[in-house]
Amino acid sequence: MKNKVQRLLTIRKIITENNIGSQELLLSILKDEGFDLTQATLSRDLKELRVAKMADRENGYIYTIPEKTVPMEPMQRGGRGNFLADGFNGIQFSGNLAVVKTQPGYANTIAAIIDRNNPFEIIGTIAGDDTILLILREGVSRREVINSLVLAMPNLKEKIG
Amino acid sequence: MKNKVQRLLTIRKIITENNIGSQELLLSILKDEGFDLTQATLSRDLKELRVAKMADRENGYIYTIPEKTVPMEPMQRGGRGNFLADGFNGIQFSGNLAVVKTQPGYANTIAAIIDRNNPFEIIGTIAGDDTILLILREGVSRREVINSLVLAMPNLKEKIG
DNA sequence: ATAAAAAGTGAATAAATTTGCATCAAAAAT
DNA sequence: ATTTTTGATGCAAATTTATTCACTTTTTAT
Repeated sequence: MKNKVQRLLTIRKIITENNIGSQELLLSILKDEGFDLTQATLSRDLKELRVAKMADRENGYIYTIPEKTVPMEPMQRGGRGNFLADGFNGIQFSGNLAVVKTQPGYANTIAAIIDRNNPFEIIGTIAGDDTILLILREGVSRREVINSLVLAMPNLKEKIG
Repeated sequence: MKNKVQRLLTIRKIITENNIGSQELLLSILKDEGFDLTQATLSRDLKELRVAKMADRENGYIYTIPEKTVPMEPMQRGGRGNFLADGFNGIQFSGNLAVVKTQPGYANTIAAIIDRNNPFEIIGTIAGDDTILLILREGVSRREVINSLVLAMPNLKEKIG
């Protein structure tokens, strides 16, 4: 339990499955799960994940991940996000472009998952049958792009993390 | 004088129409609009409205109202120009590329319109389902590209001009 | 391989937000 | 017509969250 992406995924999971009211509480849960970090880092993580704090129903506050897209299939663990990672065959970079190779027929669905996650690092995708072109935001690093893909499809971590 | 309900409505309006990063900023705007209150009261108001604070796209934080799902503006009657421009959702640039986001299914038609106009600034387009990739001529400015799109679809002017 | 740049982090601190307590005003009750 | 209750609010303290600084590690460029 030591890399950042894994930590971010865990944070998202904890937040969606529990009612977390403060960073301090979240921090202690993370510690229990074996992550070693400080509140400062957690604050940065929440910022990166764009987690929001809002009032709960009747007194108290909770952290939430605002859904800004129309509900589709939930893609949390066991969902399509994981499954789809199986169709993912590789990624290569060139300048501000990345090319994702997929198994035949998977490109569109995987691209849709990426789009739905709307990662800051990727300003657009174009999918064919077994290839996706990612147009990257200027100035983002390859590592950041990969992290954003893993965030969209957790199981990708085993393949490229 | 201004009652609480009116204040809450104003707060919601300000938040949805601006990028408010702190209660202090919001407070000063409210003061400008004639509301007299303290930050403590504002905090309680935001709690009541269930306003959330989350990281902004770039840097910093903004207050949002979670059910901020942007319902697409209903299509207005008019000519075909309107029709096409309505499928246009936005454009972003990265290097010598531009990515146009469209409503699902619109990409090919809009790309065809662009191609038919054969703008000097755009040396080619590739369309998926809801995304168009524009490959730009070396040295052209983003403004020039936008202008060429408006030329192809006059009603776009209202959206991005 | 080495240098340079970027990303990640903790400790301490600053900034921002929430809340306990007291007060005041308006509504409800007696 | 008083008294009681309730809701709204300010003030200041408490709590929570964000950021600055310094440093280390990782990535990228030369």
